[in-house]
Amino acid sequence: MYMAQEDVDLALGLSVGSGTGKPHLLQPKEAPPLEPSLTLSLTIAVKREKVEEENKRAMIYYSAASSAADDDIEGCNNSGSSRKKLKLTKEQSALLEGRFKEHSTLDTKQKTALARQLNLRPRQVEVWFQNRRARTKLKQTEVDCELLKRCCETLTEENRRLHLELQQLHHQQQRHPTAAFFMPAAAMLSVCPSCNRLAPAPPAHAAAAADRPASKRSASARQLYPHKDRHASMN
DNA sequence: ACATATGGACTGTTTACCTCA
DNA sequence: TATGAGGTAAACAGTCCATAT
Repeated sequence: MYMAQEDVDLALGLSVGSGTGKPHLLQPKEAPPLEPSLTLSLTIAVKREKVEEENKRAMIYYSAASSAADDDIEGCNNSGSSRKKLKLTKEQSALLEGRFKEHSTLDTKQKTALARQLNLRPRQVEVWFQNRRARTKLKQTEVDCELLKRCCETLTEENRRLHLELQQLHHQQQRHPTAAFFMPAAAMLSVCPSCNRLAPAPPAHAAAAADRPASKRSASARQLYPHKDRHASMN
């Protein structure tokens, strides 16, 4: 662990004694659960505040104990010694979240300043940001996955519908081979692959114009294929 | 009491950058 | 000047595990 003593002092605003014994660990107490009853809620809110205040103090002791423990096991893996775990207060979490919203990474100066502001070690701030990035990414992957799943379902359904429509057309053509048929409604529409919106099939001149750069396109062609240039650049 | 979820902390790997021979 | 080796720091992926629910 690269944690220096000044980091501890920085975090605590005091010096940790250099004795061999670890400081007494003040474990945070569990806050009472919120009651649905309105009459009780105020009392409980007050209790919760008290408990949080206690937790805050416990955290400071905890920090010191943790740092001392870190020093003890420096250079060793932590097998055998139980891993200490910090519980961030609401204020600390809120500040970290706020900073993360602004920027998901921190440079060394920002990290140190934020750690000082939070009464945490820079390493703890660093780890928090690492975990936050990892978990944000995971959440985003889940969202993307769900989106793709729904997109796939929609396309499958659309495919099934078009197959059915095609079948019906074949049947009609077999029954009346010489008759001329109108194009099905779906064939008269085109889908913009970027915004996924249906647009009426453009007249031939507009479609040709859509292949020209945006600056040389007519207003109608631009309206029909608003994302044409983006598509080209993506390919 | 137990199962599960959450999130702080860790290890190992990759990548970018710098220095130096 | 260009280049490869070695060192360093930061980010990331994967995991552990204490704690909360």
